[in-house]
This record gives sequence, structure tokens and C-alpha cells, in this order.
Amino acid sequence: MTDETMFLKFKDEVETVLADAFDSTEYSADDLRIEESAHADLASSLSFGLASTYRQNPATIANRIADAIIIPADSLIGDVQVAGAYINFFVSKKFLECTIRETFGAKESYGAGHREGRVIIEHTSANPNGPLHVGHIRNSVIGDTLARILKKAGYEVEVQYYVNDMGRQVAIVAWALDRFEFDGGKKTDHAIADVYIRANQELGEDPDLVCEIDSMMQEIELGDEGMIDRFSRVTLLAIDGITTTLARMNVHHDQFVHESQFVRNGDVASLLQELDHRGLVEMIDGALTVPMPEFDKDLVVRRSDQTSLYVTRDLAYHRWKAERCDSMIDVLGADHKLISSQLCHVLAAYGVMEPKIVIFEFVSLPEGSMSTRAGKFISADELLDQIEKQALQEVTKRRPDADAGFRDRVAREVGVGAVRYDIVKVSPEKATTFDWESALDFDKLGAPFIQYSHARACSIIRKAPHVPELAEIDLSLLMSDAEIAFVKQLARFSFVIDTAATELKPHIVAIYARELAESFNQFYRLSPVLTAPDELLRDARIGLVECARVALSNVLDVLGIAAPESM
RNA sequence: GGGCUCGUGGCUUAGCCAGGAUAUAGCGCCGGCCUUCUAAGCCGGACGUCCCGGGUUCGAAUCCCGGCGAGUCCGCCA
Repeated sequence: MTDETMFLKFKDEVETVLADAFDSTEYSADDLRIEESAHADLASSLSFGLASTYRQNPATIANRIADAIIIPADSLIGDVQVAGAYINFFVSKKFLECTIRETFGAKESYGAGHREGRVIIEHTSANPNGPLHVGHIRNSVIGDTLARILKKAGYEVEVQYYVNDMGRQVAIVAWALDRFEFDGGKKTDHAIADVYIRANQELGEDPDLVCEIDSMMQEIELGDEGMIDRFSRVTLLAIDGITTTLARMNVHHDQFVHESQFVRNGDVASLLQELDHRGLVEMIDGALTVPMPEFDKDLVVRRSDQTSLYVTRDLAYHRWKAERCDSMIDVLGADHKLISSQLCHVLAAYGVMEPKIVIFEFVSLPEGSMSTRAGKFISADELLDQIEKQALQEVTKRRPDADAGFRDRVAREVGVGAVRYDIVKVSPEKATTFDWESALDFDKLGAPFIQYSHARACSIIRKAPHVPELAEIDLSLLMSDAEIAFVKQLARFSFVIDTAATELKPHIVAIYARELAESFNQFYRLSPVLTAPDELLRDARIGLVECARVALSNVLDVLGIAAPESM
């Protein structure tokens, strides 16, 4: 119970006093119907439900229950009020003071939860046939933010990139490298895309060439050394470029797992054998197949030419992962919905832990869907270049006298932050369309607003004559509406993290970050800090600004966005 | 054709799974606020059949059924 956040402790107390109130009334209910509310810190609508059972007016019931509520001394509940049929609960002064105490000086531990367990999260895992485009990075941003949220919540997290180094498209690139010139002057992943696109054109024009790819696939499956080298070369070049792009965006993986390892170490063969032993597979038209009437689509796990498929290797990968963690998360594009359900279905039949699948819908271009193969995409590098260029203009406009190094650094931090925030703020099930105008519109991008609030807090702290110790601060002075509202927002932080970690919804942290910054800006407007009427009040407010700095830098960090001290 | 997802002011979007009190926020629009801690800010205003039609309920943006529209999947590709 001591591990719980201030907000959850408050909720516990509300539940307790409400349940206790039943003892002295005629009422009882299983569901207390406690919810967050715009009208109170927590509210209960349970009298609506009791109205029909007891044949009384809900407002009457609410009043009787509220009258029976006894708030213990030293409670986190400050007040209970009835509004219509609602019973509204408000936090106490103690709640506010404890929140400030917990936040002040908390540094990077702020908001940390106490969840336990080892989680492997897989994200991005784009095929090594070109650079990341603006659709792939939705995967990266969601995955990386989720990883940060899970770490904050207390889990031990390992982030993996599953490298599809045996697939058909790698074969195509390897084949293409023998026929077309590789542009050594370009970033490697972009140069790979060039030959891949050209190869696909050629293969489309002359379908007879496809058998060359097929035979390459057979050789790699059989472990032909020369072919392994050719495939590895492609994979390395592409992944090298991809990780450079990811690093630009503050996205990092702990491990790159190559699917080929599961073929070479025999895991795929043993998996197929095991599926056979358990009677899960049938031979259909020479291909080893898991019948799946429930999906209206059978799952082929070995081609008639004996080669394995992506899903076969993926099954082996998941079996391997399952032994190394307590929970797995896969971040996948909507096109993987069916295949990932089928994968889970096989794992379940096999008795292997299933991954939790986080699906995000597609990012398309105004002219239609993106395709690496057809060369129809906007690369992440291109977007980052443009947004940093735009950000530099914005910084220069506002800080014309600052030196170039400062402006470049802020432009980078603001640019990357803008891209990340713009992606993560939208819930994953929403399909989006990329367009340059809105992607580069700094008036509508959310991250700079939050970063600016943090910089503002830093600026005030910098100018403060001295930053008081917690013990020096008279917390009872921070009781204006804006101050109270802000402290309540501070108290929500770990609750928001925990909810986001449990529901695997990074966007709720993005929304909270904006609300936190908004709330701090209100305080800034209404409560002069450095020019406060007296020193005690000034120090108390500096203390609150310090809390803002801690909270904002932490929430930005969870979002993978830099928190500049000045901008 | 079947499966899955989405449909909220001009545009983008929260809330929907666990139904409740005036539907969230941003952009854009209109009007204010810098000799005052960073105006990448703040305040005020206009703008809504929560896609449509039924149903369940004291109560539906939220749940159920049926439509309509958009996206996506339905390869021995990944």
C-alpha cells in the first residue's frame, strides 16, 4: 500500500469511507462507481443505481450516504459534497503537501512505479530493404515510448529489433547488388532502397527472373556460405542506416535478433517437428500447413520446396523470447493483424506464452499508401531534415542573438520532439495521412509547448536568489486555485504512467504532458514567483516551480523528448 | 464477398473497452494581453444532427442490432 501513488491512496480512502458509510445507512452496493470527474477529484454515481432498488430519489440517497460518511483525521480526503445525485470527493491539504514533498527533489525517480517482471518489447523491425519511412517511425515512436513507460512503471525492459534477414526482399536486394551499381555516396539504407526499387521493376518486367530469387531462397535455407555472406552484407548496410535514423530520434534497441539464427541453430526444424508431433499440421499440396478454419485461412509453415516462411521463423523467435521474459509485447502495423492472430493461435496450441500485440493503423500519403518497393514513400531522414531546418528558423526568429551552436542544438531537440509528439499523441487505431504542411507547422505541434514550459521553469529557477530546501518551504502558502490545480496534476503522474503501462497506451502520457504544461502555465500567469509579495511566499512558489521542472523533464523523458533548459 | 479498424465543430483530435453532471484539446477564424519571472505564452468569443436508423437503460458519443462511408487484410510475400 505504501508503494501506491498519492492519487491511488486517495482513491483507496474514498472507497473505504464510502463503504463504511453503508454500515450506518440502509443501503449497500457492490460497485461504488467511483470515477474521475471534472466537478471533483473523484466522484461516485452509485446513487443512480440504488434508486431503482430502493425506490427513492437518487439525490436523496446521495445525501443520506454523504451524511453518513466520516472522514478520519489526517485524511487525504478534504471534503465531501453532494451535487444532484453525485457524491463528490475533494483532496485534502495533506494530499497536496505530500504530493509536493514527493515531487520536490525527486529527479529522475519521479513517478517511478513498482511493477515487477521482465518484459521484452519488439518494435520497428522494418525489413532491411531500405530506409525507415514516415510509416515505420510510427512503430518506432509507439514502441520506444511504451518501453520508456514500462521502465518508468518499474518493469525490467529489453527492447528488440527482429531483423528479417532471410526474407524474399533481402534476396531481391542481394540479387540486385550483382546487377546494379550501389551508390556509395549515399546513406547506405537509401542506396539499398535504390537497387531494391530497380530490381522490382526489372522483376516485374521479366517474370522469368523470379526463379533466380527462388533458388537464392533455397540456398540460404540450406546454409550456403556464399549466400549467407551476400544476405548479411545487405542486412548490415540497411540496418546500419536504420539505426542511425533511430538514434536521431532517440530510439534505441538493446538487441538485434536475426531471424536466420533460428534456421541455423535448428530451432525452426525442431519447431516444425514439434508441431507435427502434436498433430497441428497437415500436408496440403506439398506444403506443411496448420489448418485454421476459424480464420478462414490456413497457415503454411513450410513451402513445398522445403524452405521456411517468415511466420515459421517468427514462431521460433517467440518461443525463444517466451523463455526469457515474463511478458512479450510486439508493436505491429495493421497489415499484421491476421498473421499475428494466427501466430498467437499456434503459440497457444503449443502452450507457449502469447505476446501482447499493439497494433497501429497505417500512415498514408495524400496520393495513397506508401510502398518501399515502388519507391513511393517519404523517408524518416527526409522528414527529420526538413523539420530541423524549419525548427532552426523558428529558433532563430526567437533567439536571434544566441550562438549558432545553441540554435542548432535547440532546433534538433525541438524538431525531433515535434515529430515524436505529433506521432505519439494520436491513438494508434487511428489511420493517419502524412502531409508536409501540417508536419512542419510549428504552431500546431505539441512538443515545443511542453518543452517551452520546462525551459520557463528552468529560467525561473536560474534567476531565483536561492532555491530553498524542502524544509524551508511553507507548503500551506501554496493554496491558490492555480497552485492547487497544478499540484493535483503533479499527483496524477504515476497514475497516468501505470495506466499507460497496463493498457499499453502511450498516447495518454502525451495528453497528460500537455495538461501538465498547461496547468503550470496557469500558475505562471497567476502567481508571480520571483516578484512574490514576500520572501516566504516567493520561496514556496520557487519550490513549486522546482516541482514543475522535475515533473516536466520526467514526462518529456518518458516521451523520449529532450527537455532543453533554455530555448 | 468475408474479417478487423476507424467515422466527434472548416481541419486534426481526447473521451468509447469498465454508460452518468455543461463533449476534450490544438490548428484555423474573431477580439484582447509584452517598460512585468522566456509571448514557442495567456485570456475571451464564434463554430457540434458525437456518420445514419433502430434497440437496451432512469440516463447512450460510449453498450446491442442494422445500414452508409473510409482504411486495411484475406500470398507456399513479409
